[in-house]
Amino acid sequence: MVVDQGSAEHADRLFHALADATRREIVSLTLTGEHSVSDLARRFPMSFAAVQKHVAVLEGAGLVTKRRQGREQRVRGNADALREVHRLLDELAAVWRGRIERMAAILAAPDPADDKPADNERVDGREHAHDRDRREEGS
Amino acid sequence: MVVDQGSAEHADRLFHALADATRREIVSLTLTGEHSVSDLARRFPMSFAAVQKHVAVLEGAGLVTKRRQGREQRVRGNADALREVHRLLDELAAVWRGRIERMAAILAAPDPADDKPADNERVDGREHAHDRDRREEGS
DNA sequence: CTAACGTAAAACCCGATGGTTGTAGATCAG
DNA sequence: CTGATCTACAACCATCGGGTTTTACGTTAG
Repeated sequence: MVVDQGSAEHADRLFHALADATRREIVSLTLTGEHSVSDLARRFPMSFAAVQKHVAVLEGAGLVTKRRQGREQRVRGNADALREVHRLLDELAAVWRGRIERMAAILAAPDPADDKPADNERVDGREHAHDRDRREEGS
Repeated sequence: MVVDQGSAEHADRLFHALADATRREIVSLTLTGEHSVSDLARRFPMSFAAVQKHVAVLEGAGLVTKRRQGREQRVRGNADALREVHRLLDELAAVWRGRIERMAAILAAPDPADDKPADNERVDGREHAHDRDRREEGS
């Protein structure tokens, strides 16, 4: 079951959403308190629609939520999502800390035939190369 | 204009580099042990050049380093960069954790050098730049 | 020397992103 | 009702990102 590629996509969305200074600032602002979208838009040197898109990206990643109040849409940061990113980083670091076989499962490896490197180091990847496309470099 | 585009760009690069499952796996692999680029390339269902680009992105973000050994280029993960991401997240979360006025001061102050918050825990002595970019404030 | 390997870099494709403007629907103020 | 605001959404454009292939170069092996 390829370790649930959904979680990989979720991680992609989280990190991608954070890979923009404007969006990080929006997260910071909305963690402090609720702000309407137009309120946020006034703070940034770009159009309302642009900020709207940024909020949509953040919402898609679960980093903020919107709740309607009258004609305003108030944006609120989601601290749990930040904790989730923390956890993802810890998973990455766990490998380096020494839990290699555990990470192989946790990491969103798109490889079904992933081998568990019981060896101390130097995981040799050739033996499972049969599963993926074997490209011959004849030229 | 944007005061700290340097650190913002660095954060952009870090998060962007992590916003890809292949790259996260490369980080994981190279934190475990050194691998040559072609070694890594054999593990992923894509061309060598594609993996090479991924490694370049990671290197640009400081998440891995390369050291040449003969004709091979060995890639090694950099755990410090992961800690840096951790710290960036903590900065974001610090707002929500209750230092709202503190963040407001940081956001508003052009010179945050005078006051330092008692840093919570394992903030290793890496250079910190938590002055956010100041854009124009609406009213 | 010659062949194979590992790497680098260029040229190219195509979909995604980030920005713009414009239009339209709701909602609140007078 | 009329007008101002807030929001949503579509169309459009430029650039970037991730992938491919191809070519070239340095290094190791035979």
